[in-house]
Amino acid sequence: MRSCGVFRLQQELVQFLEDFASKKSVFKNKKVFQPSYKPATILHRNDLIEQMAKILAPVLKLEKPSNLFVYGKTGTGKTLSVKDVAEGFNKLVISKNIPLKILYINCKLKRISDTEYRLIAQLAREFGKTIPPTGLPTDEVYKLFFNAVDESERAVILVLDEVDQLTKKTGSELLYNLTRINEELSKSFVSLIGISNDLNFVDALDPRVKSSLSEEELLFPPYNAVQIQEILNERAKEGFAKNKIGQGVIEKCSAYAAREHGDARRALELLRVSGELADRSNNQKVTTEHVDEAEEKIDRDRLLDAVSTQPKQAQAALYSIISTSSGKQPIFTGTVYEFYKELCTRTDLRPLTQRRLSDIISELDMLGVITARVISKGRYGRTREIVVPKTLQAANIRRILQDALNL
DNA sequence: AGTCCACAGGAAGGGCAGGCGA
DNA sequence: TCGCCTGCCCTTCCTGTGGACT
Repeated sequence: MRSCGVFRLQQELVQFLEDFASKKSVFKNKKVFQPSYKPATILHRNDLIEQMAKILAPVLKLEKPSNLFVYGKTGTGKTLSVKDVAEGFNKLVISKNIPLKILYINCKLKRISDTEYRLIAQLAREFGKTIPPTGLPTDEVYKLFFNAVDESERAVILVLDEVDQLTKKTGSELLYNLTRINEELSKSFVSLIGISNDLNFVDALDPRVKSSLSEEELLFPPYNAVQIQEILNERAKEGFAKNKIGQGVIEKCSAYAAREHGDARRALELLRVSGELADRSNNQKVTTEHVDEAEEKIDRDRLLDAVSTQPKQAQAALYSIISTSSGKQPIFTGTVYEFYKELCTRTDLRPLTQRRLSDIISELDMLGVITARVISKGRYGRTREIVVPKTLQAANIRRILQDALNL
């Protein structure tokens, strides 16, 4: 009996896969919509790319260019443009045999470059050194890196993407050390390019680092709706099959993205998910309804994903918050902690201190799951006012957390 | 003007896992 | 195996604070 059931299931699966494979997709080349995809031409960024190339040009004569700081909100083409310039230089490096090495590091990548040690170790590895993931003293790793760079006469351009994430976690010590690197080198030199989403990042820096890192600055302004539309049109031509995009779809995607500070990445994601939804519902064309649906789906998925990948303690904290919040009245740290302690005894979870829970609450706030702001209730103390946003699908999230916490 | 609440949030340090060389 | 190093998560201890109340 059982094997018969399995057989039927398998048959259905094969049928499904066959259908899927033979089904016409609205996409022609989906890769076009990946964030890492580099289009042949980068629209609306010519000036900035040119400026960047000019700033870095001395490197071709083995003169040290100024350090450069690139900033602008997410999806304004910073990384893309820097990579484009780097590619241009790399072509020359090969054809003219220039001893130039351009390193790109994303400081946000977990477990690779989110601490001082890891980042420097990663850099040293780029120069062919083997560094253990942990174990060595940090100054030892610095030494290894410096020696590796200085092995021969050469120029190095170090691109630190999302550099603001780095100082958030490790302080500005690392950046300070990097800006001083040339004092340790005799044969080579290193120029830094910092990329940041945080517009106030430089101002918050240690003045010594600030003056050094931002010898030159480039601001990437947000795209406007028309520009995003052109970018989407360009990608859609490559990514979608002919006549698969309905009236107003591109316009709607651009409008949504422009509303959120001109984020082209988000616009592209929206377009891609709209296409996927059209495929899934067997539609021949992407419609504006798919865009609306996609917008909702993206938000939902992001949040649910963030919640389900949280550590147990953070999940317990969130569960406590959702459970104590009655909807209308805001709740406070103390109330949440009481519930949380009780929850811990129910679930055999080791209760953390209120101090720690307080940090977890502010982490959840930063994640965007809840809003928590510090308020004063006068005579009744100072605390955090925690609000579960109406848009949060509290019931859904509660269910996920119940599963995760075995409730 | 002073008090006092209920925390926020900084600093220091403990304990752990993971890795190294000797 | 041992001593030493790291990052990470956490506790303990502490000082700071906005504004209602007196």
